[in-house]
Amino acid sequence: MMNNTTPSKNTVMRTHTCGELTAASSGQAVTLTGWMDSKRNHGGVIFLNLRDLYGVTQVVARPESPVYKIAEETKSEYVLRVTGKVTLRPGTNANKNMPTGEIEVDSADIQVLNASLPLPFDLGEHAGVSEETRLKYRFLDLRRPAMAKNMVLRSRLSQVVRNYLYNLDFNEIETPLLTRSTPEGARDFVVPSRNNPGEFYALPQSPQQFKQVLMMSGMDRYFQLARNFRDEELRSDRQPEHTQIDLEMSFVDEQDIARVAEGMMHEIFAYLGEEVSGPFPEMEFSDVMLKYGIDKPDLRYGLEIKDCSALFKDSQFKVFSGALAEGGVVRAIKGEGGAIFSRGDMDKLTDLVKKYGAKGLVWLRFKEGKWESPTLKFFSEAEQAALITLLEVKDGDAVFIAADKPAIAAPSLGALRTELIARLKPAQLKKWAFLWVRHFPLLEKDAESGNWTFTHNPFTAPLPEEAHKLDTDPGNVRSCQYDLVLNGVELGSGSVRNHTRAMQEKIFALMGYDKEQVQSRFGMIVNAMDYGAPPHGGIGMGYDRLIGIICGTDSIRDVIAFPKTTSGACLMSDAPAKLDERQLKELHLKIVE
RNA sequence: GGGGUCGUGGUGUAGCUGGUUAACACGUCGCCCUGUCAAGGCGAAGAUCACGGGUUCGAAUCCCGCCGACCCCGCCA
Repeated sequence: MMNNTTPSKNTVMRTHTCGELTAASSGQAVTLTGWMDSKRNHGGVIFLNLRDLYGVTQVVARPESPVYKIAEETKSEYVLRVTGKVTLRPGTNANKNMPTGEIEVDSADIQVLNASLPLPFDLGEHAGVSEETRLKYRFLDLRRPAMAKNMVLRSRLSQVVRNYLYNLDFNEIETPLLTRSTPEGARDFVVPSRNNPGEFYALPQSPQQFKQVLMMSGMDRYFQLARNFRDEELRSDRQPEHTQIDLEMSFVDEQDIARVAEGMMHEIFAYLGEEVSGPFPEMEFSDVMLKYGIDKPDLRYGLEIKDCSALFKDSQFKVFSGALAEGGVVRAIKGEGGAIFSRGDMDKLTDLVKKYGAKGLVWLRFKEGKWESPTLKFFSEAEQAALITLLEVKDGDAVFIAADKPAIAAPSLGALRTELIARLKPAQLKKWAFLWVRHFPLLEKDAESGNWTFTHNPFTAPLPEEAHKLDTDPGNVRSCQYDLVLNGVELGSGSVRNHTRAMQEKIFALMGYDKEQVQSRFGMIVNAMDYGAPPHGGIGMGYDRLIGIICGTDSIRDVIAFPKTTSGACLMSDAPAKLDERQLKELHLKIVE
């Protein structure tokens, strides 16, 4: 069998994979390897489904054959090597649901390459298994075809991304994983330095500073499928380490970068057989917040939030007049078909907005041409009619109104909009809704310190035409910051960066850093700006989230081979774990309980 | 840091207004079965009800604590 001169999926151990034999292979002698997926023993003929990464092929063992006894003894997940002849399934026995369903392998030899204990859980697609069990036995979870498919697709798409960027003259350059801690922003994972007692490296939250320095090094175009680390609380879309398609370009503006990102999405979706092309729609951050109450709206659906402050300016309703008197707003959203919501449903929706700080939620149902609501008595005839016009209310709809400060009304209604979409399941306007959200505020007041702080990243440049306001009105300076949103998920975030030391120091100064602090924390990048730093910008896109959307999962754990639990543990390897005394001593560490 | 859901044979669930044999499905084991493909039939084994306290004559069930998984708020440049 030592006949392989060219590497291929076929090896000395197998001639084919379990996914490739068809009627055309009929009559061929083949050897397959794989796992015993399922067995149907009829007391005479035995059918085995042999599975590998590529598919499933039915193997037949007949009572008169010497392999019969071995076939009888094989159990789930035994590793087998089967030699036999490809035959067409007789009569009406072809299985149209299987790619290999027209044929079977009539086995002449079956070797058991390894046995398996009974499984801790069923690998079949119909089996329900808890997340905890799956993560503990991740090596088995990954054998399930749905998970295996996610892993393979993820790998293929990274190849698509690489090819696309190489063709645009991007260079893949690795930036360090052992870097220095920066106290602002997310918490760092730190690594003690044995050679430097009391000193620590930090794992990077992103390659941000290094990739900018690469531009200053004249590398022109950089990319990396970079691993980022953040020691923060986890969610279904957040892991302590995640992968980002990170890129940076010299001599570009916002639109240049957007075109590169759009082209990448085009390539990725073309691989999936989907048509997606740029330029994607763009919206101002402030408009997005007003219309959707969230900076990553799911534009597969309409459901816009409408401002009703003017409509209710003379309202007798204290909830409205009170909010308006305090500089607040009154905003409404229509739930098409929402009149089916019971009082209990309305209570649940009210609880939802309360999580975002809202004091309550006013709701009205519109049935048979009439409003019904516990607060209807506070609405004048004119207001009732105006509401119908403004929101284009039809029979069977419901309207929800929030009256509060904009900073509370927006996220409350934004969350409500998401919930209304989940509950009312309106028709999708499109399958893939991309959106650029542009011109975020450059700075915002830090809630604790009262200082100005960056909204996204301290290296983002202000819009050139607004930079002069940094001295007089810094809160109203917009930035060259743009987020790419897909189906309500923040896929990526990028900006044109500051490339002069003067501008960078000015922004740091607004954030309360003096020159010494800037030098000690960001010396690397500001020093490089002194020596001919080119204008540059870039974007980082969450690869796990992108693959998650494509694979149709709500949890990025399903597209990461070995993810952590919500508490940051790996149930399979049992990380994190304590160090022993010798290690602690060597690292100059002492654990204080 | 806060809120919520959950934890019952190997797996997934039921039971949980306290009451004596903890139910069901899948899996496992045994027997039967020669064209199945989520094979089928008959039978069997398998559970200190996550853990630790408490209330009670009696706790899977009620109370407190604790551990773990998941979801959300805060947080996440």
